[in-house]
Amino acid sequence: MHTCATLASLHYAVKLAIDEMMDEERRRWITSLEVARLAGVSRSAVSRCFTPGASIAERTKQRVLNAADQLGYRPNAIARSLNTQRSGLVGVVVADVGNPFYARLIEALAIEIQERGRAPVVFVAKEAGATDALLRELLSFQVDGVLVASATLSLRVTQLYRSAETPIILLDRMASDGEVVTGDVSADNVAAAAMIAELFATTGCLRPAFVAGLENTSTSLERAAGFVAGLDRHGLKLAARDVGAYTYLGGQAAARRLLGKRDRPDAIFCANDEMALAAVDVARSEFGLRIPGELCVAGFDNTVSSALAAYSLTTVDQDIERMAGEAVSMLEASLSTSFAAERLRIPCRLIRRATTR
Amino acid sequence: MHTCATLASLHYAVKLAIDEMMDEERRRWITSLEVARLAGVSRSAVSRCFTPGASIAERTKQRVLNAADQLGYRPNAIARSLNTQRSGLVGVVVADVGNPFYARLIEALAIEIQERGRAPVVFVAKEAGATDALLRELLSFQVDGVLVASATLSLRVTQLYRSAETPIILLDRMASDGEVVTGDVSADNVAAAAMIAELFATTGCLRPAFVAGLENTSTSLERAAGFVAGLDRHGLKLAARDVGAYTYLGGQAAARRLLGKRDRPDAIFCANDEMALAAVDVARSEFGLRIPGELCVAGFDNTVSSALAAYSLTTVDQDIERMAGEAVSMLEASLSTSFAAERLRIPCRLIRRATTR
DNA sequence: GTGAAAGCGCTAACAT
DNA sequence: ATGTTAGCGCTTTCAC
Repeated sequence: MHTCATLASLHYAVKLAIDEMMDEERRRWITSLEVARLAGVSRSAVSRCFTPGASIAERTKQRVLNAADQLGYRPNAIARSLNTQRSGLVGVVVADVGNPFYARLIEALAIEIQERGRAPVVFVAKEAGATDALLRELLSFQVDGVLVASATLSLRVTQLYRSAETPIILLDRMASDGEVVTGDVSADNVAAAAMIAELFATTGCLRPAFVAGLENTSTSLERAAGFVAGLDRHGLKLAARDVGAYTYLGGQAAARRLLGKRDRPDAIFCANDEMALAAVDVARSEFGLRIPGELCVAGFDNTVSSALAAYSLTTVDQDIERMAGEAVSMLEASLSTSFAAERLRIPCRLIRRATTR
Repeated sequence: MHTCATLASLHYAVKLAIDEMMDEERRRWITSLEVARLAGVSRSAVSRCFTPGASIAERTKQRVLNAADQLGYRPNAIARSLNTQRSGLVGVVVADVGNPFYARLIEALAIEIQERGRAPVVFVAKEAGATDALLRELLSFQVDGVLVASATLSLRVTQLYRSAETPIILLDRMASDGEVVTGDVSADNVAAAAMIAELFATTGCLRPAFVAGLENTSTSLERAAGFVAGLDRHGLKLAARDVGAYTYLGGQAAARRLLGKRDRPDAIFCANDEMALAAVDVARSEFGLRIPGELCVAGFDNTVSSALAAYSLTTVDQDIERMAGEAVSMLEASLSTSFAAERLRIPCRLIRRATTR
């Protein structure tokens, strides 16, 4: 056994010498071994200097850190993760493209992850069905966990993650029954929609309508439910209902149908801002309605566009930063302790502007 | 030496047995060894099945692939990268937060990278100075290359990348002299701004003004230069100039100053849409100007907001997808062949809408 | 075409 | 507190 080690290290030394002689093709990196040599310590000592809780004398630590600095050494995170079984990578999967809300969410999540010393691997699903493949892909990159925003996941892939003991946190979408995920965090859509209902009711609206986003998405369903419940509390009922697929064009079509009715609504709550802006445009230019005089409109998300002077749309602000923070915290928690599944609702803020009374 | 090997493999076998007996703490993964056993081949054979250009018999390949499928095996990308010296990770660093253009750019880059089988690691710099630290961080994650959008890099960090032989591609910002980067791709800002100038000139504008973004950013400088050159070609000169820091508030202040002058401009070209929208708002509500009758306004970026009916802003579209595609292609090219630095300008499209004649 | 053996750069259990 | 040693899961010469 001893001979073995000697032979091995001899072989190793020879290889190193060769490497240093010829200008190698492979990318050259400063390794912990080189730092160790310069500092006159072992590789373990170097390793310990870069491992938070490791026991190392202050004196040697300084010596090693100096050497490392001098050589421009940084530990190779890939090599490290091979035996710690933790890559430091966190997957972020977002399905809904083109929606400004999700663009902001990506940014917020990325910031939150990187601030905790991890690296966000961001995958964007172009079609709804693509999520599964992306999640598999992420798994092979050994992500420590994933944050999935507003996407459909198959049972198969959740099982895959379960057996890999890799947590999945859902964002802006609750876990459906039977779906085994580590947790979910989303806006309190029900309460927020109820605030809109209350605003409509207390400012004299009598025929409120709702424009849904995508049918069967939890966000749209919750906003609908909260709106109806809120109206009910004020003795009102939904006068009309349509669907706009969360897009401007969809919202435009829905608004046309809604406003073209004999008993047209006098207030429209759209499940997001894009559709609400479309409703405002249709109401003004195609029906010549004064807003908020003849029609109140409210949206959801508080996008940049909604704040513009020409619209000044009443809407709901989701506190994306908070949501991102909580989601990443939940992920971290599930990484360390054994962690019971949790669901978090983040309260929203009503942004009352000029499209309501 | 032989004894050694035997001892080692014996030890290994024992360890495996132990692992299988006790429910291990570490995350369990299907390894190539398990697939190899099931398929009755060696680990090398399994490896070759997942390595594109490897020589392997079709018959064994099928057998291995079957076994892999049965066990749900996926090669561990981390382990692979340890000896291929390629992680498959591509860094994306974006400095400008809150700017809708960069949000779209992140998405486009992420899509482009993931479609080529790599994984985008997205870092967002909150402050301008943070870029350096993020780039260092990325390097320790062994990224194969980085795409940097609109950020300042220190010389030190570019040297670091150079010695690590990791390519840096700049996006939407040219490399300044002395800066050693692998390449850059950005919009043809000069030509685009000249198109706006021509539009103004040929529709009877006589006193054109320019609102810069951030001073000293190449995008703003190029747009200014192209605009002035374009005007010059039509015998016009810049009537006024201001700065708006690429933000709505900045654009608002600039517009107020510009329109408050005795000889107010009759056309304003803003270096981005946010400032242009602010200019439209100020012109309409604070100065009661008719657009485009009394004032023409043009922006840059073709953001979602610019297309809204209430603004219908004339602007320039940057073809973000194309830029992202070219940038990633350039990165791939520099990864394979020895590659000479390159700079690419992507042509823009004029989007003529209702804020110009 | 296939297997054996030697690492990629690092960490961690163990011994000192 | 530090060094020695044995891998993490994979790829890759090198024999056969």
